[in-house]
Amino acid sequence: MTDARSSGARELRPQGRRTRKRLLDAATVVLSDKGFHATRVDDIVRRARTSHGTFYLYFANKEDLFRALAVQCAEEMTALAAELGAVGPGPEGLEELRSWLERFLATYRRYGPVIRRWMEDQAIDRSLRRLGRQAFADITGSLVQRLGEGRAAHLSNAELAPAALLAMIERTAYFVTSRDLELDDEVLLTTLATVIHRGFFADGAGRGPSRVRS
Amino acid sequence: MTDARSSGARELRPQGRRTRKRLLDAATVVLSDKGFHATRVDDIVRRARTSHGTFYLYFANKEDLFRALAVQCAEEMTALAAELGAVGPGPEGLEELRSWLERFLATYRRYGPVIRRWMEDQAIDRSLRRLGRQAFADITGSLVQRLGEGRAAHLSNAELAPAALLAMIERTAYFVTSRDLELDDEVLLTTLATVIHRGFFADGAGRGPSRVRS
Amino acid sequence: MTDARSSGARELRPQGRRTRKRLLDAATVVLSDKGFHATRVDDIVRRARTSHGTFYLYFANKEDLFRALAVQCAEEMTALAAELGAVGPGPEGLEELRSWLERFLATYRRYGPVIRRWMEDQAIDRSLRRLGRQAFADITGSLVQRLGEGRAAHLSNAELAPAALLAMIERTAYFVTSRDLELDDEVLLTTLATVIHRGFFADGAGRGPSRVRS
Amino acid sequence: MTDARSSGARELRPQGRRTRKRLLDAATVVLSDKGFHATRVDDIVRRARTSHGTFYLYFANKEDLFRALAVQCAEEMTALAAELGAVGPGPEGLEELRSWLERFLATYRRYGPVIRRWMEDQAIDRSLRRLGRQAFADITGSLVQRLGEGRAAHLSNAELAPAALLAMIERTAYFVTSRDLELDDEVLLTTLATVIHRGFFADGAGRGPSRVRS
DNA sequence: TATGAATGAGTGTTCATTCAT
DNA sequence: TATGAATGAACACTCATTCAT
Repeated sequence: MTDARSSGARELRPQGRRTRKRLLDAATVVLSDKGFHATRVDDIVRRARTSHGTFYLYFANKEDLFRALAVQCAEEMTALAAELGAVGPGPEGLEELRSWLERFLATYRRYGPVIRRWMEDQAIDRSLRRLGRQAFADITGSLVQRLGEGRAAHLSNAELAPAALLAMIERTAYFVTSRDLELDDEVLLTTLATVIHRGFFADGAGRGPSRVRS
Repeated sequence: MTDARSSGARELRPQGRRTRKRLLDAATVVLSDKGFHATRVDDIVRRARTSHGTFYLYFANKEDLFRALAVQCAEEMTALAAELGAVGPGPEGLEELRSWLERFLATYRRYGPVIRRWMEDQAIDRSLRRLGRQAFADITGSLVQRLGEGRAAHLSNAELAPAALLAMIERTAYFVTSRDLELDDEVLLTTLATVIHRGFFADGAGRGPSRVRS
Repeated sequence: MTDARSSGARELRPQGRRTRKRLLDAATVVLSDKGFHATRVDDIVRRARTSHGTFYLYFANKEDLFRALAVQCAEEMTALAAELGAVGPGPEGLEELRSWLERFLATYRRYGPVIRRWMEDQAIDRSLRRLGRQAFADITGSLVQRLGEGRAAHLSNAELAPAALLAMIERTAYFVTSRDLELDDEVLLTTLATVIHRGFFADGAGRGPSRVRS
Repeated sequence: MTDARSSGARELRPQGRRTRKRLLDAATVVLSDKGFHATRVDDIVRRARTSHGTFYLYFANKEDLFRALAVQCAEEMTALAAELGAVGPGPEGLEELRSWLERFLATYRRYGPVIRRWMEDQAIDRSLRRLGRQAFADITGSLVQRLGEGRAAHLSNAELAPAALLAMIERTAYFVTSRDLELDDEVLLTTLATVIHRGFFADGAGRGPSRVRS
């Protein structure tokens, strides 16, 4: 047995690692399909073509599997945060923003349910919450810095603006991925980049560059 | 059994109306406290000082009570949507926006869980979803119109921008109400109004008016 | 729902009290039949002709039901302890002992599994253990007192002797009730009373009275 | 698969014998620690630093390992039974009893859980039960014989008295080993020997010799 | 001989909903 | 109109045992 007290505890051999990954992948899919609360362990193991027993060989419980997913997500998010370059008022700034948003969207596509759970649920355990806040802080931190560079003097509160910004990005990503809104990525990215560029970053007179293509 | 097939079906006498309201109010509180998924029928009836049997006298099921709440919320939201006046590029526009956001926040305080459920959950029934989309559409519709008036030519997609905007508003309201972010309403409203005014509405040269006070 | 956090928590109406009693009675029987570890909630509810849901209406969990039984048992045991009168060296002493043992046996017949769990299991929660020790202490306390009166000077350790005595009584009762030994109560009671009378109580010369009848 | 149908079936090479012993020793420890019902195969193999697969190479199942332990225990018990010499009414008799009890206690320390399972559990298989009864009979048989020699005429039932006696010894040993009672072996052995000597063996007038030292 | 991985029947518990009074 | 009691399908999790290497 040697049950999995914590998700990363045991050293695994190749086969074990494969099975664990199968479970994580299956969970990713099922979570995207049905959302966190409607996801059953049974759904996951069926999709991973394995058994309940096996599930608990790799994860202490449902929450633990979720935590493992959250850790992955947090890592990618933190990496992503570091990638946002300077966002100047000109078209290069807009483009920088846009390409960053594109990568954000890709990550969101994979980890949507995890991210949403971070942002939504009140019944979430401490460590998970911390994890989410950290990823959140990493990203807003990057945004704060970039905003600071742009001397966006109209943003008085250093915390709120990036939070609002991230909220907008996250929700919009959600709308697109959940198909509530029917539009392709191009339009989304361009519009979002423009709005953000104008609303949060660009300062001063010249506004022409922010005009959109598509 | 005389069970309540649908929430609004039966004509109620004064006492019945009172009991029904007690249940709705209790639900509002419990939902805010524990969130949708953690809310049990038992929590609601206990807080309403009534019984399970009584609950099902007024609502066909848990979802039905939620629907009743959603109807109330949708009505208020629709009314709210109609209240947004013209948002010009000047300081009056900013102020108009700000005061509207203030009323939105008040509504959000009461109906947060309902609104969030509209925006989040995939396991939600058709009619409820429709209701949410209608309220959503009403508001974005108003925003669209106001944006149109402002000739915000940089917003190419007529649907996306208001959606993103609403998303930002909703999430930010959530942050404030859930105390994830510690800031008072003043700061929130001012910053949000400014960002929106600049990012979505104002067009052209003059930017001075959007500068923030607090 | 109003789930039963603790066994005695809720005020029950007649019907509820009846059902609760049915469950306790059923549990008593099943426990006697299969022993603690082999007893399933399902066994209990089936015998009580009720459902799993109902079980958890009256008891927080399996252990809680067991605790309720233990409380009953402890009460009877404490009462029993108080009933043991003076045990003189003569035949009246022997008879006193015998009739007390008879009552002990009756109680044991009903609560055997509870008592055994007290004496056996290492995986038992604190409060239950305390309860068992208290009942145990009450009885050995009575025995200690009676032993003291008899000036059984050969018993050096005040704690050990009554413990050993109680152990013998308990185990012997177990043998009889579990039919490992085939003998009727008469023989058991007489022999046990005699052995105890001689071994623990009587002091001095005259031994004749302790001779057995059956 | 070459699985072990019965514990003693296969001829083992030195390494195999070593592994098997490691498992038995580990089981002894774990059983003492957690008791029979709480002991998991996993606990045993982990302590024996081996694997589940290996466990089933040497034992057909959990019960089979337990049976192996029981066999060992039964052998020692039978040997022990044969060692009890004549128990006269004088101080030599008392001493004989005492030293025998000392050896019993030592055995109990090692095989407590096995012995307890014999005496307790209703969910026990036939062969195991037989084994236990045999060991039990061996010991009570010795006691019977010694009692007979002492012409303890007050003990009418030939079976009951030794059973009660053994029960007392076993339980008391349990109390000491499980630390429910805090006392050292000296006191235990002396008191127990005295009580037994008086209650079961000695007959006639002279009682002085049974008086205790410690 | 050894092992880590896999299995799945079994069990306790929850909770929306219905029933009887 | 009100209520406490009853229900049972659903679900998470355990663990002895078997399999593949």
